[in-house]
Amino acid sequence: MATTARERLLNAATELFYEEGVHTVGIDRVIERAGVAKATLYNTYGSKDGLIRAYLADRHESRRRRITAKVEQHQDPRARLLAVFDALADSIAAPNYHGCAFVNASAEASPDSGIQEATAEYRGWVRGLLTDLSREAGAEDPERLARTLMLLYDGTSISARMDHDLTAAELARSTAEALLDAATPR
Amino acid sequence: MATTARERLLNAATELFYEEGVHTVGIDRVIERAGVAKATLYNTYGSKDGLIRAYLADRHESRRRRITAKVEQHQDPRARLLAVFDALADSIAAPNYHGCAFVNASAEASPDSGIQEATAEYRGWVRGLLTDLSREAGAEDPERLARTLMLLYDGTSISARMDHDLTAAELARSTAEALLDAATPR
DNA sequence: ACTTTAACAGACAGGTCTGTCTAGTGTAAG
DNA sequence: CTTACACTAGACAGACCTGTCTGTTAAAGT
Repeated sequence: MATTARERLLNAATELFYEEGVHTVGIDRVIERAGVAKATLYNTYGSKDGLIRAYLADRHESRRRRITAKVEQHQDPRARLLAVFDALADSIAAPNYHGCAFVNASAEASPDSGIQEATAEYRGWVRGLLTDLSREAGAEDPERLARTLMLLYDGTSISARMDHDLTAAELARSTAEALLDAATPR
Repeated sequence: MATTARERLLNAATELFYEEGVHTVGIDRVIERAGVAKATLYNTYGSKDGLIRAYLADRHESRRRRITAKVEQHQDPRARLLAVFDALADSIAAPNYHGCAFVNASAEASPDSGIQEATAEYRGWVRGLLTDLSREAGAEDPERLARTLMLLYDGTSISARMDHDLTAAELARSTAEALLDAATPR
């Protein structure tokens, strides 16, 4: 394997933490899957909390890439805004989708761990993106539209996880379209 | 105290489980707050899982009461539908609001505990209520509108918990109103 | 008066968790 | 060749967890 211990740890943590929860999964499971000694984990990430933060930072980055890639497939401002929901549709269609990693981690974490900051950062980025795209799409009140779309976005991930509703993203997308129409002066 | 050990246990569990999570809080904390011996807990609820299920069942019941009370304050079908979001606004305005108890518990729980069934039951009830109210309000496709409103509903609880956005319920309510208008043939 | 019942306090077993520490192994650079 | 470094394996400490068990107390039913 050409990967470093650091990468293998992060990969193992990503899979296990996302699928079973950051609290449920113990250090031993992570190092076993990564094929790494416990001391290496503590030398590399300092603590379990440090590993969790790295996991969330990595998640943030990969979500950012996925979403912006979808957005940049389009030139039309409306299509660019709606592309965020296309990215969401892809995500929840994955066979091992377990909801939003940040929502889940935040529900499990104690308030003093660095988790809340990581989630705030991620959510701030999503909100900012939706606001920018709403503005470019000509929405009358971009902040308001972005906040509304955020409700749909989060609601979709909840419905997908808890009700196994894979069509939620389409529903959110078409609703977003209608809201965008209503919010765009002509 | 005129309450039974059973009630005190449920009250203590409700506060602690909701505020800190079902996984984080241990049995000892619960019985200490309830002022009850450990054996009593196990005689009464069988296991921690049993107590968690009782907590969620109780939560389901109290949510049901809160929401139906708001709905029944109105006669107008539109107002009845929107009243669900009034109940949500009340909830998230509470100083110790920590999001939807079912979303949180489900994120913490292992898939085989009875938690997933309890959440499915609750969500089924909410969905059914929204469907009925949508139908009575004259929506063209009540199931579809209900599912869309569910996205707003869940999204609101997420925004309230994670972004400390107390205005999310108003936003969801006015969005729901617009969607209802659009979905009602005249 | 006697017995049953429900509750109490708290020790205990057996397991899991995080984090530290010791000791050994391989590898690459000087 | 040797020195430095990164890693491995695994024992260990100390805490916490669920669940069981013993023994005691107090009230209520018969």
